[in-house]
Amino acid sequence: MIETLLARIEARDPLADRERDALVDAFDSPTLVGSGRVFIRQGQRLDRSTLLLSGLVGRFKDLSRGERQISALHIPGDFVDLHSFSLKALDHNVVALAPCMVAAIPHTRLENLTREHPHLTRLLWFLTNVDAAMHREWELSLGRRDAVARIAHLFCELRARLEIVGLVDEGGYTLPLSQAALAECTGLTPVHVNRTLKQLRERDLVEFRQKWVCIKDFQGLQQVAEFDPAYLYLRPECQ
Amino acid sequence: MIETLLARIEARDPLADRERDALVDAFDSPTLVGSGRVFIRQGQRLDRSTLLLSGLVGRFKDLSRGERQISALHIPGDFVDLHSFSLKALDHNVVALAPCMVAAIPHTRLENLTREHPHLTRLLWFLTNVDAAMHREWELSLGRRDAVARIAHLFCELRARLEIVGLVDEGGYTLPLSQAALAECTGLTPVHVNRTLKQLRERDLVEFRQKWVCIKDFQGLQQVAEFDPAYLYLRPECQ
DNA sequence: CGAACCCTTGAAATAAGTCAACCTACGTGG
DNA sequence: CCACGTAGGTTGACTTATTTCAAGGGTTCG
Repeated sequence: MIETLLARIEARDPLADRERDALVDAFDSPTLVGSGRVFIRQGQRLDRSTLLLSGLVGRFKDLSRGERQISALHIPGDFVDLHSFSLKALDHNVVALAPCMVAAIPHTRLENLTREHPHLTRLLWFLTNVDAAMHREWELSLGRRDAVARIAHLFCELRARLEIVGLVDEGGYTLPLSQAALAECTGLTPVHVNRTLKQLRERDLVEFRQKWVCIKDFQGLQQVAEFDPAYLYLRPECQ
Repeated sequence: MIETLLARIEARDPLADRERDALVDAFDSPTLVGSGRVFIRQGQRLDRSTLLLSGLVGRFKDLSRGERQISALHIPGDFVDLHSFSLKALDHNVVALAPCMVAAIPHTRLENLTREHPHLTRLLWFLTNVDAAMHREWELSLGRRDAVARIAHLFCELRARLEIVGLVDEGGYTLPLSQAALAECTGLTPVHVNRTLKQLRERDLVEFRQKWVCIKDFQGLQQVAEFDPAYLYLRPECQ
């Protein structure tokens, strides 16, 4: 499943064989993280970065009242904390929202990669920049979209991201999130998420039931969300 | 004023003379950008990155109704779009919120730097990662803090950032933002920003008048905002 | 079978938005 | 030097989106 990562990188810019090999060889063997486990804690010093192979991961911060804000979701093929390579201690927590397979790459090996493979380094850097672009789109959602558009936008984003890793079937996809977790992504309360999902259902745009997102009218959904996938940098058009 | 950038980088990790020289030499000579000018447009292909020497810059996205969300503010010593080096076309606009001096570094020269100076490259990468950390904190604000805490937090963040570049006097600082622009940062309406500022004033926490932020009670303000500067990575404690 | 968790819905409360008026400061041009 | 226009700040009254509180219903799993 490291192939997913390679495919993503190479969609941007092809790798030389030696770059590809160096990257693949740098990973430790995969391990399992149980659902619900907060496997990286804010402030904790890290010496490796984690690639998600399967499952779903969330990064979150919280306030003293206990309210959580999920700042990013990660799907298979995503680095969950490539930025910990330069930050060392993270400003947020990382939780497995479903059972996850992950593979770690020690920072010492990443450092070797940066020394020997500047082109590969730029592509890893690119990945963290795409991450930041998603944060910006979420800021726009949280700051300016209403509840319906916010949730619609999230469903569109996930569809676009999951599609390129082959995890979209019949226009729908598995999303192992509770409504409470959806609320933590969108800055809403669980109750309001529930009512908003009802609206989206009644408007025949999407249904979300039993961890399955069934998109009824993708175009309509995009329109409501004002979704434009450019910020995901999935196409190599502008390298 | 490139010294500010160097100081920031070296607060994290000292540079060798040749790294410092290579970086400094890569910049073109400074130019002026007029206040209010949107000097980088979403989607536009870029071939250089911009360092802010003086003034104030905002990065924003907007929705069709014309509502803007500012996703980041930049102060002197910040790269405004170092991420354009790998993204090439940006997902957001960049506006000068005050008259600004900027210095550009062409991407071709950045590419040379990455080839010859892996350690410097990691530090530039670090800068973009700090940028992303600020986005995450803003997501937390937009998603979970109420209006008072949101504005208080922004004032705390700017104080912390401006302090290390020597732009805080007597506990206060210049902030050339209108209330409308503040609203664009915080996801609020201008009217509500106005009322919220009044509250902060009445609670003797901060005053914001005539582009001057006068912090009356920094501790109280931090408390209201739940501000913890760790996410700014200003101290080298965890390298 | 029961417990835990999650989803659903209603009614009431509240934070923030909207609309509109008025005020102030500032700069420009007559 | 005043007159005017513009942009930004302030306030009030009213509306609305979202939250809160609370209760009830459905699933799943040990």
